[in-house]
Amino acid sequence: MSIDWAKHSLAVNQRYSDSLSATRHIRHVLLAAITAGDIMPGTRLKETELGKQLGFSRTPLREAIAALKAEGIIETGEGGSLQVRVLAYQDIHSLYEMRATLEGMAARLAATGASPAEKLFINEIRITETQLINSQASAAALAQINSKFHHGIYLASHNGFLTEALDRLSRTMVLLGPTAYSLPARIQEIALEHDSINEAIQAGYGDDAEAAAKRHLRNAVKARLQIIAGQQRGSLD
Amino acid sequence: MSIDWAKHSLAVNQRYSDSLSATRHIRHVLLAAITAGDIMPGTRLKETELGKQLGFSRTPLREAIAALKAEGIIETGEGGSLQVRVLAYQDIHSLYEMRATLEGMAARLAATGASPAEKLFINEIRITETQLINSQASAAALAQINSKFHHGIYLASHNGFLTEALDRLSRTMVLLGPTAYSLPARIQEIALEHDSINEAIQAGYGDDAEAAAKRHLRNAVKARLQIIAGQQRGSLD
DNA sequence: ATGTATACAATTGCATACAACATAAGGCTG
DNA sequence: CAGCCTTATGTTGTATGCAATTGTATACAT
Repeated sequence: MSIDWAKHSLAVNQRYSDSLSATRHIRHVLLAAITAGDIMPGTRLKETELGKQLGFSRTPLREAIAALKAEGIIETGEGGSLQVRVLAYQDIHSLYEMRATLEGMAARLAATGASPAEKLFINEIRITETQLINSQASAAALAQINSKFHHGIYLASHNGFLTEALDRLSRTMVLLGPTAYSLPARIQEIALEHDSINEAIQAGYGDDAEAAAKRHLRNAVKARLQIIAGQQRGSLD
Repeated sequence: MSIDWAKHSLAVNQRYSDSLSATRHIRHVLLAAITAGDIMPGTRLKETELGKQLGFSRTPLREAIAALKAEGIIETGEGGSLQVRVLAYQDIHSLYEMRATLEGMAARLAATGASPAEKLFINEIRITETQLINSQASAAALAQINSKFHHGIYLASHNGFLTEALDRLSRTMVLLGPTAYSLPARIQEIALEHDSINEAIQAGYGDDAEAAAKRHLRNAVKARLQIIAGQQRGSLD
């Protein structure tokens, strides 16, 4: 059973209009495949096999893998074999703890330092999200607009390192599996929590924005644990 | 004029007893050279030249560079040429803003969650630091014990992602040049600030530890600006 | 029957070779 | 003499091939 690489490859080429080096192309395709759940954590990756399937030689493939290893998405198991990183249970808490702090920081900075245009932009994303929820949009569509909302706040913080760190955390989070939008009950809660964050940012209340963002993340980890409990199967070990 | 790669190479081999793959070895050597100031930000790196000097082929070299690019230490200039990342003035503030938040978080977690052994360990580092300062140790030695103190707190946070993020920030900070230990007046201040952080951690006061760490970083950025002002020369552009 | 040792297969790590591209210099033309 | 085009050189990107290490299977001994 093989993976539909062409789909991810096409998606990447659409975004970047074919103008990526093989190394960067492969990096994005691998990330897309992992995000889509086509490659699960723990899956062993064989360079020769991947190279043949993707249509590239091992050299750019290895460079892409080197970058993903530096990001903690791929790890070398015992004996140097490659595999998608498997997060431990404790890692979930650590990840959300980090995100709570950084999202809180971003929300505070956005509230106190974002330009009027940026605040309007964030507000519009929030409005679009409400419309999507009311029109019963798909979980994928909701996850995408959610991503836009958060990313808009990152950028409005005017701190490149913060934005990068949060993006990196988001990429790591795909290793946890499906998003919280698979829980219908959570969708309405998310909308409310986004509202409090947005309102605090629009009003320029840094303390409130930080607190709202932290509350949002605390609830998110609760929802995540619920999803994981539902997925619970016997370990293969 | 060439760089003394043998020195850095030896230091790396000492730490890891020769058992590193070429890729990882090169990565550490390059980081050491940048940290030592042997390669300044903006320096163009040529693969063939570096490979010949280090005694490795371009393949592992490129993999090491791919990892450093993913970390933001090396960037590709126009035309695909490689160079050590040059930080903008605004980046300094962003970097310290991030560190203040993350160090504050680490100090809080260390105060509330570190084991007794970890707290003792941190305290001992603090004592050693005092002795070094009193014995007029070199700036390099002080920078090293300072690094140990902070790193001890990172680890005591019991959050791997936080530790990693702070380590990454530290690696990025070497792009800013010499440490604050080149300012004699700052050394005593650092000792006092470390003391307040340490005391709050030992006492288990999370709020105090976070506040002390943030104060420490606010003062650090002030010192950093002073150093940069002292280095101010005519621009080369 | 189980544990161990040895041989073989497969995969990763590294080096070399080639191709494509950007850059800079030099000559030619207006 | 200036500007542009051409060419030559150097650097990055990619492919292939080889060596070394690791995992695995089979056979043998206890």
